[in-house]
Amino acid sequence: MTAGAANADATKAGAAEAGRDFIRDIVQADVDTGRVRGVVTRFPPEPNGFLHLGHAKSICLNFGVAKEFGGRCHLRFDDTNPVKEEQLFIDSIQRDVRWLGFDWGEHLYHASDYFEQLYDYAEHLIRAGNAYVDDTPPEAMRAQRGTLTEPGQNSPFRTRPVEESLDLFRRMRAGEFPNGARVLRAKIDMASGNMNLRDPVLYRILHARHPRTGDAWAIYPTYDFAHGQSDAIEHITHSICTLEFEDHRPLYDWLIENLPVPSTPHQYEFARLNVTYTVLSKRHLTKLVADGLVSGWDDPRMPTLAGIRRRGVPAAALREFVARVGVARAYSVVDVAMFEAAIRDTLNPTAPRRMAVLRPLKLIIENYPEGQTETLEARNHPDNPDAGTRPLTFGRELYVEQDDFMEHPPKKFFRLSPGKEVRLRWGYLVTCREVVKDAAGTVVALRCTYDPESRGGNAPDGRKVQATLHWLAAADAKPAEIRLYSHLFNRPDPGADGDVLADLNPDSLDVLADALVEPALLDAPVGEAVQFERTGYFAPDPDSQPGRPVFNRTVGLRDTWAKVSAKG
RNA sequence: UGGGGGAUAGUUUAGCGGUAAAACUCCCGGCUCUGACCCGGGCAUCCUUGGUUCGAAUCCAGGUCCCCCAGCCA
Repeated sequence: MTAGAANADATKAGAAEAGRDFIRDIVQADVDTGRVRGVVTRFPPEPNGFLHLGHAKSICLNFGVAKEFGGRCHLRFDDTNPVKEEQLFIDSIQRDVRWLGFDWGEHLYHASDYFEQLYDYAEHLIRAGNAYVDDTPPEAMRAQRGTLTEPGQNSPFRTRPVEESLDLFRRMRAGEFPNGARVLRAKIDMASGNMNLRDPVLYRILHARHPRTGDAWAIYPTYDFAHGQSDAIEHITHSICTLEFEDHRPLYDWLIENLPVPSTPHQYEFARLNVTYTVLSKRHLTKLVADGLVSGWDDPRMPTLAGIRRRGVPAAALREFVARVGVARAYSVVDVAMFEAAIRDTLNPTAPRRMAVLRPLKLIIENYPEGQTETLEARNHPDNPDAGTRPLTFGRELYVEQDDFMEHPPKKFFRLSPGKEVRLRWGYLVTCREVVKDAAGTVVALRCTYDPESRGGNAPDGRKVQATLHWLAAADAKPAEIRLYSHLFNRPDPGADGDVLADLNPDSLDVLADALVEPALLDAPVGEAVQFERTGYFAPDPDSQPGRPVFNRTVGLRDTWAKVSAKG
């Protein structure tokens, strides 16, 4: 029985319907056959970095499936490695999951909540002869493990008596040995073709302070030992993870079978998300932050949820993107254009329209009375009258976009050029009469005339113009800083040649310090995107100061002219 | 014959024996007070070879290519 409405707020018809991929097919079958009573999933991040686009896919999948099947999804921190994990990340992860639109209710857990239970399970394994304490040093252990094509060798400690292992394991816990001195290993099969079954390490000695358990422990369970058992303790029915854990599944199942756990969860794997011009590995993202190559985890160019949010992308757009991408088992790299399309499609129906001039060019209307201004009315949304209107000041001195003027225009250039008439949106038709240049020959202003009969934007004689330009009256244009972003990397597959940082795009940030915006934009709420007509979607940045707003370009509008002009 | 997994338009997916569908991208055109939105149209040797079948992307057999695994990371 599916609810099938998890992404009901997806904005575009034709979007992938929630509920049809191989994971959901499995869950459906398990529900139909009664293998499970209720559906319980979990999102299990390790708190060693910020959540990113890839996690969004996992979050939407895990929380989405749970919701659709009337079950629940736990948020569980996989905090088994205190040397890498921090409270900062624990906090940011919760904020980001909530922002994405999901709620774990009372079900917030940590693998560290189960340390005592996991320890008992470990002793159980030892007593059953299924695990042993190994004193082999790391390098020697690596040599004994064999290679992909050659079997490994049994450790000399593999036959250690149960009582001795038990005693040693207890003393490991008591902190009697230094880091790396011994480990607890499962006794499975050193000749297995699956490396994960060659007596995997279950516990290692780590004299490290844990964000939650402090100094209570000197030993910590590995991912393999903690994850499945945590799933079992929480009665997770479907433990969904990415493809690289596929060959851990036999170990996952082995542990579940050999331990007196309260339930038998199953693991399913799907292909992780990859996006062109983007890097989604914690290692690389951490490096970008640590080396100061971006302003922080929430730099709007970062693929982190914090960065995406700051850039102005609504959570609904992210959910829509994930839904469009789908879930499968084949390795894939999604075109970042698909993400941008989802953002536009989400924002277009609702984002209020405003005008902003990114690179101002003065325009003087010669036949407009000096010192006079008037108020015009502009619609806030072209397709939605309910969005209302706002007043716009018109006057003799205006600003238009530098890109909207060419002294020697190519054939298909519809905008302003000497002698050409265009419309100023919601204003008047104006004709360029004269180009004013400075000593260096740079165009500094345009002298134009306007048609007083065209108030509102149309001439009584019905004549047409090819272009409508956005503009601002000098009298009330407000200064603003506008930050334009492009891909952080300059090739679709950063790092393909080995060095990710070498592929950083040096021009990913373009700060326009002298932009102008409508007065109505001065009190725009941070993070809420508006459309600057003809240029894109923008959102106020937290760096904004009173009287000095800062806007981030969330995503540009589709720009057909740019393609035409590029072709020459 | 180390183990595990995957191949459907440029990209991501659907298709589950009945004659390839959608979204994104790209190209052509229409509409337009945003060159936006919107609306038409175009873009597939279903990895390959053979087999089963009236009929195969779907089933079978062989081959090819790609991805993951040798942390006391997750």
